[in-house]
Amino acid sequence: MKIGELSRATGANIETIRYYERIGLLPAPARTAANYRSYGPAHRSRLSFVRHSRELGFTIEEIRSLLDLSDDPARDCGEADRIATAHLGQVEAKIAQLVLLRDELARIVGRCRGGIAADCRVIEALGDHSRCESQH
Amino acid sequence: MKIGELSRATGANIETIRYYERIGLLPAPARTAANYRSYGPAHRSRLSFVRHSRELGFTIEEIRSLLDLSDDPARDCGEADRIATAHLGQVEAKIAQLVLLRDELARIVGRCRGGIAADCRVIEALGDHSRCESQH
DNA sequence: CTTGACCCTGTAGTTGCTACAGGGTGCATA
DNA sequence: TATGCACCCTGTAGCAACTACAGGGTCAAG
Ligand SMILES: [Zn+2]
Ligand SMILES: [Zn+2]
Ligand SMILES: [Zn+2]
Ligand SMILES: [Zn+2]
Repeated sequence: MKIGELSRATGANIETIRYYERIGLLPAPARTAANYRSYGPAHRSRLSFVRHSRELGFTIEEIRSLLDLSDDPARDCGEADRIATAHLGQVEAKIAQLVLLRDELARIVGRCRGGIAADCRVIEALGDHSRCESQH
Repeated sequence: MKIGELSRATGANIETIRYYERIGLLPAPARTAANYRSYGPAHRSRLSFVRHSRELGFTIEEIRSLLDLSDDPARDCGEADRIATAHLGQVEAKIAQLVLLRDELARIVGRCRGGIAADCRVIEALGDHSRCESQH
């Protein structure tokens, strides 16, 4: 299959597929006589793995480690679990931080009563963290 | 005050301060005889505004609009309110998305029972979105 | 008189793509 | 046969918001 078909099959953008090849995340495929990339089912499933992992927020380097692991099926899967658990922890930390942020923003936004910029509580609050009720 | 003092006073990195000047977010300050940047209280409060807004997740372009507004105190503050409200909406959307992600990751991580990579449910789940219970 | 802490400019790197520019290929239609 | 169009190629530059040098200048203390 050509790159356009692979793109439609996996939802990955064509430029992104070439990018993954360039950084060594996907192996360089065979070429046709016209120098077009020619992919098989193994490329397709590897790319699906990459895209799905990206959608779940894993970084390219984490995905590289996960792929190394699945390329060597005899290895212990502890590292995969460790990477996924660490990532889950990061997502939870990010959520906690965004919740603080949201609450602070909601307080700030709620203070505007309209009028001129000189009297605006939103602008005032943005200039002075000591009015905040949380850390961020 | 010199750039190092301003940096300590606001928590902004020195390189970041020069970067803000370069992109026109902070005005170019006066220079000493030795060509050192020399800042006053107005610079300091403007930079505090910028850093605080960045900590609250506003983009540079949003901050530019907010600064324009506070530079012109007679203007109506409706736009500041609009920017902050829109940003609050984005934070809420991001939280909702991360919560879905977290739940999916927790499901995936919980499936690993140890063993070899070939049998790992984590690696399997990463390769196949149809095993997911939510969109992302 | 030299050491160390500062400051300067300009450029390149980071992450994960995305968007061209400027070309080649392959097939259907007028 | 021409020609239009969709598709493919390489290589480079751009995005956000910084951060990290390299290679220099300035200044006060010991
Ligand atoms: Zn207001
Ligand atoms: Zn604050
Ligand atoms: Zn496992
Ligand atoms: Zn999924």
